[in-house]
Amino acid sequence: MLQSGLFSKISKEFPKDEESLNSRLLIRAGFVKKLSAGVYSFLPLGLRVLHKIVDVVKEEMNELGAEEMLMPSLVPKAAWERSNRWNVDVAYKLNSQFGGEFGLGWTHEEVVSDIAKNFIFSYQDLPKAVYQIQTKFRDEKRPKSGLLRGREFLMKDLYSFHADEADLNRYYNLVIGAYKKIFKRLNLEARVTEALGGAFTKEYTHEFQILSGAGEDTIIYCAKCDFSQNSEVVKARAGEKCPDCGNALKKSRAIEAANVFKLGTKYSDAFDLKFKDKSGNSKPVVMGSYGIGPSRIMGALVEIYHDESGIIWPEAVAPFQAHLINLSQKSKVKSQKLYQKLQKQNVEILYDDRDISPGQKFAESDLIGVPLRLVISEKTAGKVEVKQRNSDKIKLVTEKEVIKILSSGKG
RNA sequence: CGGAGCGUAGUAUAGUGGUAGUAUAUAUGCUUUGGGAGCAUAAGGUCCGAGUUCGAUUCUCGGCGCUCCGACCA
Repeated sequence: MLQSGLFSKISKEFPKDEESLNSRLLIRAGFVKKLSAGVYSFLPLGLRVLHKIVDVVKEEMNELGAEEMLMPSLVPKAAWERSNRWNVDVAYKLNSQFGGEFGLGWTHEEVVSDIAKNFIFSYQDLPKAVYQIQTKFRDEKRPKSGLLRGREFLMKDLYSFHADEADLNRYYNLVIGAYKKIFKRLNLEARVTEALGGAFTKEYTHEFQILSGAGEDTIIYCAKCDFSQNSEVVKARAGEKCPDCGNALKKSRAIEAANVFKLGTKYSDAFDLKFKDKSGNSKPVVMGSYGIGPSRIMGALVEIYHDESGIIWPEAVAPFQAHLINLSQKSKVKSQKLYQKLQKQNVEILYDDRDISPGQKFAESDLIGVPLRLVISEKTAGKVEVKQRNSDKIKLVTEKEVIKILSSGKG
């Protein structure tokens, strides 16, 4: 991508009335644009990152054996009423001018249960799992913290169907494993945290919490083992001994990036979703639902990976693998050639071909936060300067070596 | 939903009851090229409505919007 062709531009000023770090950096660097409180456009640069996150999520869902599908955002009132969730605070309600009321989907247990009725009849049809990547709408009383709490946001929601609790438990643990892999790939340390189910279930659930002062949740956790509990559960307190290993428990703010719920038969009862077991008895399907928020994760990544001069994207989600910067007119042809060679190797590269001062190029490059920077100028004498975004070490290497580094680094 | 603050060019900011200023971004020209370059010229603005006033961007009221704290919530 030629930087001169980028749709967005970098602003020299931070946006006013934005205090959250992720929105300040993402808006200023041209990744997103706020339309309204909690409502964001993902600009080309930002969409690249969002897609990278989504791709990781999809790969792990597919690995689980779940199938991708897509459900509507426009959900008729009747569906919500069957589960008594029409009058929920977060529901956006709208009327058709020709009759009929709808709620914008903020979760899809209702829709998926209704669909499943058409395909699940027998124990032989179980288990099944489907997921979607979809825009969700929640009428938040107070959207805040940039991408961390929006009224419209992207979510991956997975729904599973089982013959009994035991099979649900088995799958629940598989999903936790898949989520762990996702966060590992995204370079995020997420703690599996015991929590309450809110509007979804009365049982305890698990949340994936990323330690960060920008988060809204407070968790009590153990630094030595995996123990972690949302403070809303109030079983453990900071300073007390960890029930699992005896170490002193700690308290921290955290960003809830994903959650898993054992729904049991709440929705299958409401929608009369049943199957025949081996003896011919009719039983309600046992369900689970599992969410993960790619747009929120994008915000969380910025909260965690940044410095005073900008964002530092982990390689797995960076909008580009490398940022090629040409510093002088005389080296422009050389830069252009390297850019073309790298493109032929399918390296995702952002090439700053603009005729502006070196200082501005460096400053903007730092802000965008691509992992690897390549600099060509008269001073590099035919070679290329290579520098990691998060390091000050500069290496001078040949073009061939650059191509080798970038081609081998791809997955 | 309770509380607080704020709305002035694309962005960020001054200021004023009487022709609205600066920076930056933009356009043009010249110069310049290793950490947000220089000079010149140009174009561009008071959130909406009502009230007070000879006159409101400024004061008053209402609306809309944004941010922050709290409650709530992925």
